[in-house]
Amino acid sequence: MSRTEQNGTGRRRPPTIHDVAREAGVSRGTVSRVLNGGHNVSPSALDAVQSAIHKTGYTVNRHARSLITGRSDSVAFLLTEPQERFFEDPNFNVLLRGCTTALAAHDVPLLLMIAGTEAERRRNMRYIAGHVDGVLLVSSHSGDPVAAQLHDAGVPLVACGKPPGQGSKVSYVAADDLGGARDMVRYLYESGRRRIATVAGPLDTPGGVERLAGYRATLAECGLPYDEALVVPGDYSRAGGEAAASLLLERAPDVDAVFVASDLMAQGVLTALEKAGRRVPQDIAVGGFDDSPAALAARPELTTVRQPWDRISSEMVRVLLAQIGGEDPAAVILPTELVRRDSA
Amino acid sequence: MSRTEQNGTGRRRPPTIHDVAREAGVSRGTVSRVLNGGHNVSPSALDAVQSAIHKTGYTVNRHARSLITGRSDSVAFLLTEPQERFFEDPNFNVLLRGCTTALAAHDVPLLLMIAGTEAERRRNMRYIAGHVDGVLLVSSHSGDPVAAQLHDAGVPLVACGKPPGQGSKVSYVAADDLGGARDMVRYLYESGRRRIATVAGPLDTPGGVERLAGYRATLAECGLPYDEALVVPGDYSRAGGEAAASLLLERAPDVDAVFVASDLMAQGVLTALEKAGRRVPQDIAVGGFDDSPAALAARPELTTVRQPWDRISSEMVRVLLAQIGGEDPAAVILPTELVRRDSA
DNA sequence: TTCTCTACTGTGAACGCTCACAGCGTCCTT
DNA sequence: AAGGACGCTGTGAGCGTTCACAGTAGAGAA
Repeated sequence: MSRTEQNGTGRRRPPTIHDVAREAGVSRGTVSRVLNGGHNVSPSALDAVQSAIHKTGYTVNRHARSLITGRSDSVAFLLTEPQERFFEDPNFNVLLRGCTTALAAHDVPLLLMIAGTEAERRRNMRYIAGHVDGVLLVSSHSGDPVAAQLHDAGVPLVACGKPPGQGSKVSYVAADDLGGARDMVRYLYESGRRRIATVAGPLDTPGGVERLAGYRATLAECGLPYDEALVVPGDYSRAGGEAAASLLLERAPDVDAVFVASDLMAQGVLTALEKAGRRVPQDIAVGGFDDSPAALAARPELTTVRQPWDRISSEMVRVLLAQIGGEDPAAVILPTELVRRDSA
Repeated sequence: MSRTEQNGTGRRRPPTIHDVAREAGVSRGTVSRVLNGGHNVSPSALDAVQSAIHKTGYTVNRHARSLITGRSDSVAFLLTEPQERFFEDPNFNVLLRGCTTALAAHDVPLLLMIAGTEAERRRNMRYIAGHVDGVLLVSSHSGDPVAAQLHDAGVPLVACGKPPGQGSKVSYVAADDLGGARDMVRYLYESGRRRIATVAGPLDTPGGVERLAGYRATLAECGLPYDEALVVPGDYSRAGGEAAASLLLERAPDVDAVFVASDLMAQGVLTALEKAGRRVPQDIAVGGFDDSPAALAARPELTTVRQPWDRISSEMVRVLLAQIGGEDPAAVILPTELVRRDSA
């Protein structure tokens, strides 16, 4: 049985560009041109090819295309987190979902890669070079060499949040952490609070650093002293927030407000405060950061700073695709928004 | 400048199987055999090839391989949810992460696809056939035709949870919803509760149906009457749980326990109970389902039924890969575990 | 008319791999 | 001693595309 007759029984061979060409009465070349923008194709040929594509149910074989173009038309979403943190963090969902759908609109599939361990990191790096056109990088700790490695390998790359110590070489998209922290601290001040503490994020993450800087700067602007006893570092986890708040109450029982660098930690803070018998917001105001679902789950509901996650993801995709298309790296900083609820 | 000399400046051409063959002093065929299991290769040749691979830093070009084998050595994680539900749901994270790492161990990349809208669904279906070796399907509503379509298209497939109305044709991995519900209801009964209500999951999802069935069966086993007033359907969302609990309190103010079909809904139930001035667990015991992070975030912390998400994901991957390898579809049901905390 | 330019079209040669096949020796069987 | 059988090896073909090139026809300019 000849190949072209192989229908009926058995797995039907998917139609190729040849089949379309034959059906349309043109050559492979013309079909290929139609597939790639339709330039230099006569209207009649274009028509014939398009209906032939429709009739045969043709889909390009991306492997064959990639083999010759060297592109894969796919990008990786690379998560490098030693901790389970990002998976506990609801923000992550929104980011991942946003990136996936934004990419889907461009017909670019997303490969999810997780590099928790060193072995996974190596495996992923090996895969990325040559199999993926670009990388959406979600990483944070400054010890993480992955951004530098990717950049050195010449892989188009955009990070979520400013990668520490990368100068202006690598693209990133971030929320205005500093501005958001400033808004929150100013809001606490304007509500009459004068002993404003903070549970900071990890100081090896840009978000942690920037939000702390915003806190400190705003204190100065408001004429409040900077008291080291009021600054407790956290790790973005619920448990970490609870521990930090206990420590804080011990060190400075007179605090009347606390700006917490993430909603998840703020939940922990709320728990500690409840255990200590402090009323929120009457005794102590609590301000979070992120406006994640955790903010609504908290009791009382959290006053927080909204990160524009949907815009962050769509901007990451936009910048990455532009870069794959040859444009220069870019940094995008998106504004945050103060969301008032019940905790402050 | 000849191609092979193209080093130094510019983007270096990645090494091919030819380079490795030359380096090792063997033919392409031998290198290929080493790459694919090393059968029928002499020890000395194997050695030479392996060190040549190491020396050149060679990685197979999967596009070239896929072009000829017809396989892509990748699988899709397909999420078909009209709602944002699964992304609000922390379980989803665990599942996705588990699948990703389990696949990574087999060197199989995971493509994340989300089919919220009909257009997305079509796009994804078109992509899947021919570009992916199998599909991990996370879908739930019985109206969803995607499982049947994929099955008809001959795409290896394993669903998370029993796909409604598919007979035994499609593989799935699920927690023992019925047994879990039974454990919880029996536990409530044995703690002395006699007016046990339930906030069910959506009844067009297998989980919703099974948990309700478990509730009902256990009531019978315990000699308790089945009272329709005590059964309120929910939608797996926090808000839905809150609404359901309000309705329940109105319809049956004398309930002393409620089995809620998800932790997220249980959070909502807790909120409603708090607003109504009922103490948990003194006045009303609340039992959840999932043991998601929400269970720990809830106040009081939820007594719940743990779904073995890590095992679910690893089993899904195992079954899918087996099926891609030619084995028959399989159904796997994994045991749950009762987790006692403060709410019951 | 003739020439050039442009728009369109078809063709061969890759891309890097796997697969089937054929050609070796070497060892075991008869 | 001849005949497999087997382990190992190299070679050619081809997977479905894109790309560069060459060629054709028609329009406009000289």
